[in-house]
Amino acid sequence: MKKVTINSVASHAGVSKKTVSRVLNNEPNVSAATREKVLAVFKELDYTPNPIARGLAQNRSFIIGCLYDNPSKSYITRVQTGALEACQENHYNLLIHPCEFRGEELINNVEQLLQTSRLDGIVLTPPFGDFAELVNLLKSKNIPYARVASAVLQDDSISVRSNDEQGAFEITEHLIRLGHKSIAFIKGHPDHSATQQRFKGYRRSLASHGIEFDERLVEEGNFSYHSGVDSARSILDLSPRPTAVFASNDYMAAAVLKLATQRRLAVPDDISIAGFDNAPIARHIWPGLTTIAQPVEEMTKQAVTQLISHISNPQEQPYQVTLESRLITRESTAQVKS
Amino acid sequence: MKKVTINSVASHAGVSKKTVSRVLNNEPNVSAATREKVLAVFKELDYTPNPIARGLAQNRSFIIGCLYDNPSKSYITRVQTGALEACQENHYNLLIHPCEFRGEELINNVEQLLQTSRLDGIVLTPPFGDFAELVNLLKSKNIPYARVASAVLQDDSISVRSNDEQGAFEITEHLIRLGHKSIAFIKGHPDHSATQQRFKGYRRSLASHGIEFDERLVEEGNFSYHSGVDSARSILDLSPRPTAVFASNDYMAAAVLKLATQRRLAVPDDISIAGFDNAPIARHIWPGLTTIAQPVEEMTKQAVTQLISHISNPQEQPYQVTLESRLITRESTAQVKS
DNA sequence: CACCATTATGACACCGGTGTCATTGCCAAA
DNA sequence: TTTGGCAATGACACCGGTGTCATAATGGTG
Repeated sequence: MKKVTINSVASHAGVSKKTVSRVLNNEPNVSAATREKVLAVFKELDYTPNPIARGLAQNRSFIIGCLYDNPSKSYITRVQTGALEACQENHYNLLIHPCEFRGEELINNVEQLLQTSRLDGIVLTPPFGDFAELVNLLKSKNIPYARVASAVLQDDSISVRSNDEQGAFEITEHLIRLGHKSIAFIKGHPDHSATQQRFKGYRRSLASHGIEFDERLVEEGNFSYHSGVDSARSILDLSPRPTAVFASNDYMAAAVLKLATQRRLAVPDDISIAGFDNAPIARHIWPGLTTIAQPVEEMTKQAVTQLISHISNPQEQPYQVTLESRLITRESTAQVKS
Repeated sequence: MKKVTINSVASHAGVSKKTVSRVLNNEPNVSAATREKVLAVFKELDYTPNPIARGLAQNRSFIIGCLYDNPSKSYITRVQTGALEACQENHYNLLIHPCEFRGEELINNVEQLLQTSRLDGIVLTPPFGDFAELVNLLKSKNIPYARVASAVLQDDSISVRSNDEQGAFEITEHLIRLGHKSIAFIKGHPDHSATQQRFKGYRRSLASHGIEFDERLVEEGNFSYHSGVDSARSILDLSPRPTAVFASNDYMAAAVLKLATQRRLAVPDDISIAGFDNAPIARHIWPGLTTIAQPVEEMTKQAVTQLISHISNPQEQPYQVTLESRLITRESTAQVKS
């Protein structure tokens, strides 16, 4: 049960450790015969290179950090799932770092993280991809990073997003097609760029149908269920009551649904409700929520894959991607009652 | 912007690198004056030891792995939160490893993980803490591990759990106190030891009130929402219909609630529903679910803390802990209609 | 066959820490 | 004064890889 190192492989194969290293890394200038021999010894001894030693020599950790601060647990696990897939395919590990700080504290916290963990790169998930201070810190420290679901920047950073504006537009269109003209809107957390995007999509749809925008129908939420309850209260108290509510995510939409039901309003007969994200809760409640599905796992996976390939090949040009989202209609929206 | 290493600190302070290392690790046999001087240089140069180099020298990675396979996203994030807290306090990192394999494949997958990641220890979250094969693998490879929310074993492994049997007993008692005598039960995933525990608690409560156990009232679920839908269908089709349903977790309970509502049954007036875990969904739906709250974060945190201290001090005797759970009554359970 | 270019290989230092052991300095006891 | 014991310190090897450079082997060309 002795430890198998590059040295034992080298002496077993009768070559120098450097040659073994060459085989390990698929470097050129190794004869086919030697390569075969070394590969055979790998199998025989069941050798796996020690990532720590490798990391020390190359000043790398083979670890990607994932920064997040999101009230939605399901969103977090989806992000993690995508990031993990990319990491595993590339023999990287994923370090998760929830972080609720803002401003100076955030910067200190991340600096600390970088110092103690020697991450090779960082994935910034919403809202961190939109924090200029943070992005500048990473730039100045020369830490590769990728931004997920954040606003487009005119630079050469890695960024994968989906079209929130378009998604919000489509779901509002859906409501308008059902005859709704008085559609309340609950905004998300102001730190998230998606919040502005979704709001814009909502307004664009209204405008394209000549429906006048009414500020009284708009509530400020923050993506949490709790904020949805507060917003729902204000909206349901309005008179006349809007015939539909579009909440910027499913948790807030679920809160509207719960409050409406508590008040003995029938959904969707008395009021239609739409959400955003297609979180599990959207189909776990009755009626199921009409919502917009986004490829969160896929976005994150692509971002991390690109990040890792950028780490290995820094000269390679990064590119920015926008993926499509999709309208999912369930029972929570219906034709407005005439 | 040069890199600060132990060597630069040593030359700055005019001592050997070994002495710096002694100060770093709080080793004895350093004079107070020297210690002061070195600590001052730490501050001056803003030095942080390189964990990778340290890891190589000590054959450690300072990484704890967290193995999970759970349909409940909220459970996963709670586990992660607790594990992360413990890791951060001890300057460890957390590697997450979702893993849906069973049997041989599971073993191979974990062996692979161990070889490539050089984890210092592993947290086994449900159901993995109950997989004897896996536990034996870790034992034989001498990898420290901690089991969370798994069955009690008569050995010296680290284990933190809560009393599922008692929790299930209490919630059943609650239903019986409300006058229910026909209480359906939905079991969890057979791989999880909690499944048996919760079932036992249910039966103990029935027995203590002289209510005869009726097998037709028991459905096999697997903790997923989807399995809850199937079980709910069978239960609601029973005639006479039970007056209450106790599902082994909140997702399945939510499924019962959704189906009941779809069928125009009033909850809790026509049928009471209880869950387990106090997942977010329990309070996000209407009516809110009566359930049992478990200290998942705290369990995991204690397990990881003990694991890390065991890694540093292997001779220290591990201990097993059982934490208390708590009944939370919400609107989904009520007095049975006479 | 001599010469040079190219490929294949190995010796050795290095990454940034820790472990082992020898050495120095100091003080108390003999 | 000598001796022994212990605290304080440093020299040096080592962890398991990779990078640099020198050297050996090979092959193509005139």
